[in-house]
Amino acid sequence: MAVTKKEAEGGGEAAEPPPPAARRPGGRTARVRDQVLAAVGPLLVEHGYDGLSVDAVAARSGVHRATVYRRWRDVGGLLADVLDAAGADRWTAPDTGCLEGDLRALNEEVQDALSEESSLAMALIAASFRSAGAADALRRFWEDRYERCVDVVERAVARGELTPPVETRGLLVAATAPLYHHLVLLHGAPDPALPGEAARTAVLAARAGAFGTRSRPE
Amino acid sequence: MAVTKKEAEGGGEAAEPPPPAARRPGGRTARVRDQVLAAVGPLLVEHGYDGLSVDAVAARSGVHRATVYRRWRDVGGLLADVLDAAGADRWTAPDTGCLEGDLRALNEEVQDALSEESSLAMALIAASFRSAGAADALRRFWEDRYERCVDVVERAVARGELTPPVETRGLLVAATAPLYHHLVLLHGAPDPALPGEAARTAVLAARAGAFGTRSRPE
DNA sequence: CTTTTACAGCGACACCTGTCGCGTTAAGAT
DNA sequence: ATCTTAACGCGACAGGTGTCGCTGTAAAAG
Repeated sequence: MAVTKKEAEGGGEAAEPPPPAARRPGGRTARVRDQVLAAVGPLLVEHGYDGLSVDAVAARSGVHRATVYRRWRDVGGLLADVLDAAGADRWTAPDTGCLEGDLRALNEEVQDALSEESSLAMALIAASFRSAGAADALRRFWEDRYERCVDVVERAVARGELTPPVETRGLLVAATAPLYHHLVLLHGAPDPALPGEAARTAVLAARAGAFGTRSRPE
Repeated sequence: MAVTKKEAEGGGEAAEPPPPAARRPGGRTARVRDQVLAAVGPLLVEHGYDGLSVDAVAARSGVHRATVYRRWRDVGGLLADVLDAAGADRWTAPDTGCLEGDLRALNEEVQDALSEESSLAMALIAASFRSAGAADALRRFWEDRYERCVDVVERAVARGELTPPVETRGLLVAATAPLYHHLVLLHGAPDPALPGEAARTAVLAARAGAFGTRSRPE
């Protein structure tokens, strides 16, 4: 039981050392997982996050309700597993040739992802308030993205746009946070100008010496 | 019915022009509202947002379930009305003597409000994903706060810390957004240094010419 | 090819959500 | 003081949520 819970929270399929040789991830179990995860996406786009119930997922996937509850615990757990399954992609940060361009492109991606009807990202954020599994998945996802975005800052340093040391995480948060604030917290409509403005602001702050850099006199 | 819905979304007690002379906000109706709203707070701190059900509120207040559903529609509507009832306070922005200090003080207030156990603010944000009433109340609340914070920027301009024109809203968002990003979206633990860092970053960006100001050479 | 047992199927359950129609009460207007 | 009707009380309802104990099946170990 505790094992089942752990598996659901992890959401994945690999790395289970606790029982010496117990888990059984092959054949039917894997097939069930595929069926269930395949049902989540379509249901999300058809009925939105509020229409996404464990019952509906179970019915569409042909898997029993109790099985879904046992393995995924709640809707948040389902979304988390979908994210993990799809998040193992090879996304890389944009490379436009200058720091501000990279950050703006990043912000435009964020705005697109959050603005689309029945967005997986938005659903996960909503679920993260009620589901520990979704909250964890979200945290992992963002941590992963920040990790991959160090390139953006390193390239800027290499070009001489910034002088080290740069607190990468702080810069990235400053650049993207206004978007989340507008789209997620204020539930505002997407604003085409916002990605550029937020990127510009973050670059100005960075060049003025925020994030641990020394100001680079012109 | 449409009237009931409107009333619930507005959440308040005044200004109903549609029916010439119909509404009936006195006596019993007002008493019911008081009883219900008085039950929300304690239930929120005792059981948290997830434990806050319409049924529980109805039971504690001694008002019938159906009445609560009719007037407030859902938990989000209840929280929205609590906010409206309490939000008519005379909050004013902090005045510490310098822009960065004001913004830091503002951020510390935000961090405190969002960090407390069973925070009303956090509950409202969570509810805003499932309840139009909560989303509206949240938007109105923030709009009101931004309105009251223009003083901070005006004082900074008067002191010569900034040169007009200043896009006030953009500056305030830049200063506070990283906090929301950390506390609300990443569900992170409160970080005592973050309010100051975010304030400092926003001030640096402002003085570097973001938000429509011209850079003020030293 | 057997045995073990992890995992799925199944139905029951207690509870919360949200809506409905009907009868009752009491604001507010005459 | 009386009438009208907005708003509440009441119980029923059709869902969804999450858990439980049991039985059945098929991975994985021998």
